[in-house]
Amino acid sequence: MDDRMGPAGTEDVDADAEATTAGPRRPLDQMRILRAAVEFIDVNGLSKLTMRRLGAHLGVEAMALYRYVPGREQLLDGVVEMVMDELYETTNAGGLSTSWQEYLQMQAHAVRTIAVKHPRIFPLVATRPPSAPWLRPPLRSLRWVESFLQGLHDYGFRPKVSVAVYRSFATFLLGSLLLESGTLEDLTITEKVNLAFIEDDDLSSYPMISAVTEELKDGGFEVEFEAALEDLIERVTVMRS
Amino acid sequence: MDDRMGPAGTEDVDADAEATTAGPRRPLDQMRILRAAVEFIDVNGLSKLTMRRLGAHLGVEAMALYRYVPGREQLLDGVVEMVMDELYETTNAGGLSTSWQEYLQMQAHAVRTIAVKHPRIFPLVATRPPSAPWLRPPLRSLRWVESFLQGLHDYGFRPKVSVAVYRSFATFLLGSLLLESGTLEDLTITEKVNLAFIEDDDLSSYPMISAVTEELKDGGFEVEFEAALEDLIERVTVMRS
DNA sequence: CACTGGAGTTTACATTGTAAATACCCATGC
DNA sequence: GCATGGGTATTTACAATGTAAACTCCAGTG
Repeated sequence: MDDRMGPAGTEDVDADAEATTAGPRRPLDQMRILRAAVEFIDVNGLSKLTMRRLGAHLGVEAMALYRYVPGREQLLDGVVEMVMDELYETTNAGGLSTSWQEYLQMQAHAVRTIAVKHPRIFPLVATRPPSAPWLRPPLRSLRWVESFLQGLHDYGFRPKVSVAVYRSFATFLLGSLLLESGTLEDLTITEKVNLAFIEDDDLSSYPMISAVTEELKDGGFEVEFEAALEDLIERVTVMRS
Repeated sequence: MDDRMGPAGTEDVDADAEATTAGPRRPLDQMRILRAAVEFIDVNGLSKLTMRRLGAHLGVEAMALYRYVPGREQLLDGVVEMVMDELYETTNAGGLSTSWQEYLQMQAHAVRTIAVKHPRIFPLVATRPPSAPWLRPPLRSLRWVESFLQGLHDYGFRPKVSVAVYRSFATFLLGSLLLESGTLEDLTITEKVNLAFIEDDDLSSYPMISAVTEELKDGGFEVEFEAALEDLIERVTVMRS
């Protein structure tokens, strides 16, 4: 991926059609590997992803992957980048906005879509060490940041304000979506119960919590997200002054 | 940690004085192990923490740890809990507040203090699967949540509002602090450079970014944190209505 | 045909988490 | 004194992992 590629490579047509039961043995390539990794984590969770298993998933021995990927850590970086590129596509597909408010809304929803679609991957997106110190998670793509800043510029934001907005925006998305994806993941699996060590959730000794258990349980993430987003936009309005 | 303990146990005096070069061989216990783990991660990073190395750090073989801790995963849960207990102490030490605004400020700053003190651990705090679905990171302690809700109650918040505030508060802290701690970690080490794969940060093709590199670099986390906090409080004011 | 270079495999090894068996030690029975 | 026993730490062992190095296989070129 040194040579950045749009949707053009050795395989434009026939996208996403490799099954676990190997097809006619198309030769490996980086994209195939990354896509397989994304899919694998989505299904089995990050902790189950090993080079050997990913290899098997692609009908190949583990070591074959190393010709296309420097190592596991970098593979994970690639996964993050891959997922965020999904975002980039979503975003640009969404038609033009008529106001900066709409623009921010669209961007926020696009990121949330990703987070909801890949709850097992999103924590990775959020915690991987940033490749540049000012590339704040979850917005890790230079291309994305560039286009975002451009967008703000087009709506008349001055550079300094744009940066501030970018920061608030990133913080907001990170907080909301990391929480939501964490919960989503939970619902899916429940891999290994950690109770009984350190934490015996005996609510009886926590009266305030018991009193509102119902409200606490209820996800309501979407509502909360929208509310916080509205609020952020409000805040940006002030920044613009 | 089933029997929760304040500062009282086999060792009240002489706190934190175990060096790598074993002392007179005090017998192991869970607290010692957890504290050692926290310290170890602070210094060497999570990825370097192995049972063997932690053992060595305590002057003991790896397997000795298993008498006090079920396994590595649970050890990490314990680390999180340990760090968050630090928060609990900080918070209660801080004297009483005279308004709910002050109260929220104090809590927020307490959490931030932790995040800044343990940047390598905070991502763990943020991403570990929650032991209860409504225990939102980074506020993972039942005790803490209970006391927080109690606090709000004392300032006249109605239950439903308290829950909403708790959520917004958690989201805000998670976003801000995860970003900040991520950056802090970066400055400390730089363990393994991931450049040259997927990401050759050649700014020349990103004009908007280049134009504001300076502003982007500059941390300014504290300022941003305070601003966002003010804003949250503003928002809570509205919620209270 | 021999040959060369790339794609995938085999083999190998150090490191990890952890189970099971063992050795150690100190306090109590006589 | 010595046996004994219960808890604490060590030893040994093993399967799983990431990855280096050598190897096999084969298509395409001279």
